[in-house]
Amino acid sequence: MEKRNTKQKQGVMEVLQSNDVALSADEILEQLSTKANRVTVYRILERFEKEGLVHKVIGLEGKSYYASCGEHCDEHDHQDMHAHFQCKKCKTLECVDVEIVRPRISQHHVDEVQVLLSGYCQNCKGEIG
Amino acid sequence: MEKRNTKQKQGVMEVLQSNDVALSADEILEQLSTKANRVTVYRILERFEKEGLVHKVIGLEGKSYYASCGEHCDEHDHQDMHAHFQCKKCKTLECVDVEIVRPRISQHHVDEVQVLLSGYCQNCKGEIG
DNA sequence: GTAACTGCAAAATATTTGCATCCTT
DNA sequence: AAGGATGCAAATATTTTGCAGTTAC
Repeated sequence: MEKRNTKQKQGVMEVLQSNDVALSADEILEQLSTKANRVTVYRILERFEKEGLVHKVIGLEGKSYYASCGEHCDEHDHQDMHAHFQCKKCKTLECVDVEIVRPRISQHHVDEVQVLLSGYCQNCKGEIG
Repeated sequence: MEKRNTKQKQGVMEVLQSNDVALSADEILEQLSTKANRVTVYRILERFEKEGLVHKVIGLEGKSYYASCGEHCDEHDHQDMHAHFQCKKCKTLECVDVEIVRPRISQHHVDEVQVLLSGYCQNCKGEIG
């Protein structure tokens, strides 16, 4: 299971790191300078997530969005405890720096907490209606 | 835009109300006593959500799950402020009675807060590996 | 050279749309 | 009878799988 460095992987990582919002597979494809196949991008994202390099967030429409992790993540310790905000109009999904409180529930063991805030972003706020 | 009462609508509502977990369109179809078309079920759920009768929650896999609302919701005031827990193995998604704190973020106006907890439920906890 | 990786085609999954027909009011 | 609701077929959207060919190490 050794890991190899390819142009496609580099490209995807560059795109993710040069964006401050989370991106869908489509958006990543569009932004790639060296074109890659859609399937390859999906597979790269899957591996990156497994390695703790990116976070995967599910948007309100059920689509996946990806963002590069901060320094505090690796394969063994995924600290995906930050919240996300998605605009209901333009669908842009971004990380939000808020402290998440892990709720204590008795019924089950909670591994992970995803908080998705939604509303209208600055850009879309004025254009409603 | 008057609203009509049909066997299919009644059926879907009965299924939702007799379950204490949120259900996918598929699960609803399976549980319907009077069979209905898949598309019809999707349309009914869409209308129910618009009327404030059901909540729609997006699971970790990007699928939609539906649960009947409590008394505190109507068409104008959707109070979907409770959290949900989804099991990573069996995918069962249930409502959890925890108080949600609406985080204060400066950048955007937040209308809605979705909290999705995940881990392994009581049933699946023992069966891992 | 070998195994990881890529790309193409096709499949799988979830949901939506168009349209003719049905049935509630 | 009017028009909201249903059902069928087909389309759309997103993601996954199989497999042959390519490439990093």
